[in-house]
Amino acid sequence: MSDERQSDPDSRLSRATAQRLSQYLRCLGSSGTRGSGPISSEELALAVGVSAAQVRRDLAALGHLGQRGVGYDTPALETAIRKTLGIDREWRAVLVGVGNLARALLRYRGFRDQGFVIVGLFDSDPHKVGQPVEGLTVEPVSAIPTRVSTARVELGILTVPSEPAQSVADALVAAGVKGLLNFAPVLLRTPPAVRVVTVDLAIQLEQLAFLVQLRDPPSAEKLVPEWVEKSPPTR
Amino acid sequence: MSDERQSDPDSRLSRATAQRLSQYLRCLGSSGTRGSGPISSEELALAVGVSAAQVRRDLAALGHLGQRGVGYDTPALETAIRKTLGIDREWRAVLVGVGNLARALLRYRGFRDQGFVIVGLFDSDPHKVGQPVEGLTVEPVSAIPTRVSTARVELGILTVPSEPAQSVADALVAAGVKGLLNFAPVLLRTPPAVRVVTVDLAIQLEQLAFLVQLRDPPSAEKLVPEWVEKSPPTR
DNA sequence: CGTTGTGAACTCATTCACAGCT
DNA sequence: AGCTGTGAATGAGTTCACAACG
Repeated sequence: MSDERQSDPDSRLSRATAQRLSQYLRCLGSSGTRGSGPISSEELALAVGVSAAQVRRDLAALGHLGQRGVGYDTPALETAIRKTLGIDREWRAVLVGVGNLARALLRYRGFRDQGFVIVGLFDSDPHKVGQPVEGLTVEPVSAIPTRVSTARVELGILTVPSEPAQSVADALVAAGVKGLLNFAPVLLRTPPAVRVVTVDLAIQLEQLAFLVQLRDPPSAEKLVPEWVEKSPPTR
Repeated sequence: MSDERQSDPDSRLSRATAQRLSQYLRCLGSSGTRGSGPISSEELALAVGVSAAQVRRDLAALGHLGQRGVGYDTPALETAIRKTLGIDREWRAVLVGVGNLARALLRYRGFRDQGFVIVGLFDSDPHKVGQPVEGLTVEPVSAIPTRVSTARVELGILTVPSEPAQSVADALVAAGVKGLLNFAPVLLRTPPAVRVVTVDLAIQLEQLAFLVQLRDPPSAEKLVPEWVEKSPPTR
């Protein structure tokens, strides 16, 4: 019963794999496909839109938590994924740039549900400083260093325009955050130890346009290649 | 090979490649690294954060638009990327679910700059219907069919909660949109001809946590509090 | 010169197919 | 029976290295 082996869940997971783990987690959480019993790779695959083999490969990397002939125990799987992703604990974050996007993120239930807590709001606009937003009070950017260190903040979320993004990032890094979620369409320069995830919304829309345009050739009827989207093995 | 049809830029671009093309485009647009002359693969690589070989491979797929010993002509490159991505024209979109995220997207300059125009806003909340938002008036979801067809809308943006997401998607698809940008954390079921790009913000944060946690080993709690050696999180 | 374009090698990711367990 | 885990095969994507060219 000593599961010594699983103490090494092989940290070398690709980012794509980690993303899928998040998706599996979402399926487990939502009552959607669940009958509260064990879940099979087939079911998860269908729910997330990947192949069953992919699911098994992904989950096998977390240790032996499936039971042959039965499937994966739902609570155990959830725990294992949480642990692997590092979200089996609370993460404190601050948000810089209090616009509509910031408000949307603050309201977003998915963050708090997964253990992310936003403990500080900052903006350079003096008119916004002091305002209450979703239970927090907007502080000036000059307050970042003390706030980040005293509250032991590890993550910074940037919802500022492109121009100030780099300097805000610098300030957050100097204050000691270990990761940045960046919504500005720029490449942030940070020390290698600081991890950055950038979400560029315009690029996503451009992707969509590209995919649609691929289907409807601009003028001449050009055949659509086979690759298209990673369509689930729709039966 | 001399007389390559530039109208055949080999549509078989991977999605990752298309994303990078968007990024290159951004660099060309912003005055950042430009001296208005030709730009080299090295410069683009540095600005976007990929290798120079990657840039060359990506751009070679669009046709021969580099000049050896010189680099890529900036305006020609911009035109070629735009055409390949299908954003050399206007795209009309509607937005369903008028919350903070929707407001943020409406204000986002990057959309209109790239030729995306939001021509309709819809919400199921009777209190929001009729309200003016960023120059548009919120309409009821029941108005989707007529609006989408009369305005020849091709794209739908979903900023609704998870629960109504599928039914809203169905309505948009029935009305004739060809692509969906989905911000709800669910897998949308659509006919294969309809393209879907999903942006799950919670997953992005989870990715960040994963990356950060990868750097700082989970440190079993039975371990002596000899905490870190790099950056002191404690003051 | 300097820089592109590209075969070839290489690494990473996914699927196949089936042995092995319950 | 059913389903997982995994070696082997396949495929996709990236880097190397250099010939080709202005």
